[in-house]
Amino acid sequence: MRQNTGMLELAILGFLYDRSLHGYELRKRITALTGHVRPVAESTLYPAIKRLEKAGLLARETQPGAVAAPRHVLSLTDAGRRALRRRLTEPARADITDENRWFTLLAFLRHLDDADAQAGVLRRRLDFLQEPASFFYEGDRPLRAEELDDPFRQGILTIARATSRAELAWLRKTLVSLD
Amino acid sequence: MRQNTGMLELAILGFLYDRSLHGYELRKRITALTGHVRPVAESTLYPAIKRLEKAGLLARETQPGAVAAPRHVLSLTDAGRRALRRRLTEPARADITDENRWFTLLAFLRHLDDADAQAGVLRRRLDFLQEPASFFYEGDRPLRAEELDDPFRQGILTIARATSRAELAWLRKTLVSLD
DNA sequence: AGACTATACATCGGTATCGATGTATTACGG
DNA sequence: CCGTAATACATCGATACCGATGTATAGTCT
Repeated sequence: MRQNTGMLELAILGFLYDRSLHGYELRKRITALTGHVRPVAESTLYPAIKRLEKAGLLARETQPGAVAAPRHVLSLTDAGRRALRRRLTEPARADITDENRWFTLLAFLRHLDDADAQAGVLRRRLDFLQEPASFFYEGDRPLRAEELDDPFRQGILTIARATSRAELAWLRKTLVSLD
Repeated sequence: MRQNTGMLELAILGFLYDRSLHGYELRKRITALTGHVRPVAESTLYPAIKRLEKAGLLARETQPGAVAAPRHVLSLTDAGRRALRRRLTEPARADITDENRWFTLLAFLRHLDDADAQAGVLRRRLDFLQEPASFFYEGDRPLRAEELDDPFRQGILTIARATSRAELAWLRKTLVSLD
């Protein structure tokens, strides 16, 4: 599957899991969720809706437009609900490693009603964050911020470490409370 | 331009700015830099190289392979060097807002020898981080972690805030030292 | 009255990316 | 001596995404 695939589809499925929405409303919610970081073009949303509809994951019902053009109210089918739960339970590697995708996944993780499954997902992220990885290496050895003389590269490591720390603390706390 | 465009191209230009490299070596460096978050497929790298070559930004010189197949040693042309400096000086909006792209940009920002230009870029990121934005809203009002009852969504805000704090501190410190 | 914004969808061409697959060579462990 | 891994490139079909553009209607501001 294409790398970005799913970030948008995941958001669509996630929002519709709660309640039916028409495309325009969906777009506003997606923009609120991820738009400040990665805006979603309109010309990307509607084809994505069609894809999901064609795959049988969602159904549309046309309503007279409350304000303007007629609305297509979208709702998840049973297959769509299953698909979301599956994507949340067994996320792709990139959903775990890429912060943008991870946040999108987290935003809908509550839709898994199984606390064990939720904990499993958090544990995968925990494992990933604990892998010894850097952005810069000397041979195979990951370098620390202090070992670099480039202030901007130091910044990358400094910021990444702060994020990592905060997230590890949150993950551990949340894993405990999921017990 | 396509949203992701440039993250890869930026990395290619950035690495070659230092020294000439053949594709395979380039790939290893890019993988080290961003691979743990977002792996780059081989089938993406070579076409990207061709694009840049076609655009006159880099030149290739074939050498007998040291170990295996013949190498194509890539080096930036003058136009390529100008292109990188331009991309660093006037980054696209998405280079500022998307952490993945921002980190890639930061990794090569030292190639701007003008401290003012570097500071200008950091200031754009600073402005972005200071915009009042959340992932969740009540009407137009951004919600804080404490106002949510979903622990996973709380996590998103908690982590994002920690990152933001760390980065703001680093940005301010670095801006001072660039004076 | 006219301009503009928000609502609400849609199509289309261009392209960056992906996964699969292919082609060679060298080095190394069993 | 044989399989596997690493080196080093390349092509190709599928597709997700983008920007531009189009089509309506309703409300608001001037």
